[in-house]
Amino acid sequence: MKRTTIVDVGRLAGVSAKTVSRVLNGEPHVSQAVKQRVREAADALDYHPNVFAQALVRRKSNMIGLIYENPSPSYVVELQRGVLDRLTGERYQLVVIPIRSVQEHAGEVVGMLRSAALDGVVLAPPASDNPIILNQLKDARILCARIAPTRMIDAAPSNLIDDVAAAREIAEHIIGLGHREIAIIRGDPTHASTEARMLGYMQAFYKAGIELRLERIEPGLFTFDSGLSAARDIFGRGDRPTAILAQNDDMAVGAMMAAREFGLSIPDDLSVVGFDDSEVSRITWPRLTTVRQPVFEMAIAATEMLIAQLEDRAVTARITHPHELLIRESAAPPRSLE
Amino acid sequence: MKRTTIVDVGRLAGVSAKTVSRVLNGEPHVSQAVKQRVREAADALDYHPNVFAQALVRRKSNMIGLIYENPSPSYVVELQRGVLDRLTGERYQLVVIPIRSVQEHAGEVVGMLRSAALDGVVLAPPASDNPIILNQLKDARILCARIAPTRMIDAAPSNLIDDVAAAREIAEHIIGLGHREIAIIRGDPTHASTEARMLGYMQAFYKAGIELRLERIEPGLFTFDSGLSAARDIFGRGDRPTAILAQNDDMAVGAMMAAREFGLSIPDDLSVVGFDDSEVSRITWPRLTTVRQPVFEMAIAATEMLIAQLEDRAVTARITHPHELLIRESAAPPRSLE
DNA sequence: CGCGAAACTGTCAACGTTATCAGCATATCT
DNA sequence: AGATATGCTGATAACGTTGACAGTTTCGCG
Repeated sequence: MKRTTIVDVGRLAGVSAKTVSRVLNGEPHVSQAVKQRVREAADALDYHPNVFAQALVRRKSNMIGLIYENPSPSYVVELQRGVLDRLTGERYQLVVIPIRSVQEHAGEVVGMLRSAALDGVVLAPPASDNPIILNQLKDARILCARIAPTRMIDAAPSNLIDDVAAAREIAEHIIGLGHREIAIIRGDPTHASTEARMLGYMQAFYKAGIELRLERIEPGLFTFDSGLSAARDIFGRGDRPTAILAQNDDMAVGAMMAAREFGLSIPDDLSVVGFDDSEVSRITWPRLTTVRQPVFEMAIAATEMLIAQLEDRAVTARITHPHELLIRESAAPPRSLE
Repeated sequence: MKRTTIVDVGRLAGVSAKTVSRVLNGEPHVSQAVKQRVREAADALDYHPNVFAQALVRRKSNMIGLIYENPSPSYVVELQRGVLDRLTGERYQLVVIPIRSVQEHAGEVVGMLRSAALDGVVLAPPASDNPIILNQLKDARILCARIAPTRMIDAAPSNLIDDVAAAREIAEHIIGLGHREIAIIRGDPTHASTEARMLGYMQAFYKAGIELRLERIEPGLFTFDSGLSAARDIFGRGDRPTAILAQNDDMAVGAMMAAREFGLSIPDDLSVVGFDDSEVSRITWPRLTTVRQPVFEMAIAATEMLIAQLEDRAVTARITHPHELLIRESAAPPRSLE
């Protein structure tokens, strides 16, 4: 069985292959009558251009990639939803490149991208912050747009939120409620925003004159399970805090689960806050006080930046997206103040 | 700037392009010495084959698609995770095809796939059940493997669970706890498993001699919000049930949220059960009694079936995956029996 | 009416790879 | 020894499309 080619369409319409190509690609210098005939012939033959022949001769694949390392399911879904949303109606395809550990395999990533012949990639954390990947992309001339990088902001188009300010604001909210004994569950140490959020918390503590003790800082990995076990460790020790700042919502929800295991009611015995405003923050009870990070919008904007580069349009180099403190039911004044 | 081609590698190694091709594709009839020289030359030049030229001449793209319609985020994540998991180490790329409404755009789907030049697709519900898509795929000679179809099981390789039995079992569990006043929140009517689960519930009701009243069946869409508003409707009416069977976990969690709005405590005032064992069922409190559907494993198996077809290996035509009733804390005997 | 410019259309050669076939050398069998 | 198979290698022609260029027609304007 032979595929129908552009030559077949041309034969049926009585024109050359080149003319068919011109019509189908919307190039000028084709008469209306010919346009019409070619369109009809293409429809009649149910012609679909061969994207590989196009890619070969145009040296452009029309495929873009999304690189992430699975931190939290809701984050990934939002991310991908944003990219796909911007891509509908465009001629680009999304290829998903799963990376187990960006940290460990940074050197191999660009090789994979080159093999996949992508025109460009949207980099989500932690790849968006990885200097090795950024440099290799530049060398391989693969375009990129970044989501939530914290370093080398001007190395490639970036979509940011002010992680430090957002973290400071939510910490100030907790302090404002009267909490002084506050534990922190950190995110994945390979994500740079972990440090940025840490810094924001510390600024708030410093301003309020609260000492942050080292044993109040618990490591985590941005997953529900890591939040659960971090909180268990916190509660297992004698000196129980009245509030927990978790660096994302999944870990905060894990901490809430641990609180129930220890018979602590939220927010009466313990306040818990998260970060991201991911779906889980809205479906648990009590609903989670958190900071909204507009992941969906950032993904759309990053994809737009990438497309703009691919089509040689002017590119916005940096967008700082607004964050927003969302006060819900998981945080309240500590019992001692009631 | 010119790309390094297979000819360049051949020149450096002192052999023909064809021989380089033979070495790189692991074909026989090449001497060890030549193999060695070619490998070194390819490394030295940092050669990556042009996948489009390969695809053009081989008439194979090495790209497969995943088609879903976004019902529940956790379901989609599991699905995609499964496909990617099976694909690691293979030479296939995953292209994500987002479809707004399979029901409405069934006719356009295959056109999109042909344009994308995919070798095959993994079909998730509701596309896996759509006869238009199935037929057009066959006409276009695009291979496929299906996840959770309910009709035309033998039309293409399928990964199933026994939806009817699973639904019956969870309904029997609720009935066994003593519930008689039971409401149902249905799933998206365009997904065939909605009907299958309905049937399972009804079998259990029939066996127990319980009459199912029409006003106890509430429509839903497999989303948290649809579950929330369905449950609000249920509670808003005078005649309140003691248990709710939701056709997936997201809707069940929505129903739990509505219950709290109405001051109902779970499971004391109301039992709620879901379906799927998605992540949300484990992170809410009380944790959701549900039926585990092994989505991840089904996605892996479907991808395996697709790869087997692509490589002309023997294909398992059908796998029925085990389901499992998971009894957690969201269902208990009704208060009247305590 | 003549002439340059613009509009339209076609020809040919790439793009980078692999399939096909042919050629030669060496090994194996009668 | 001659015939036959087998291992290794290269030349050539596709795969389906578009870029570069050239040729022809039509149009506008003095």
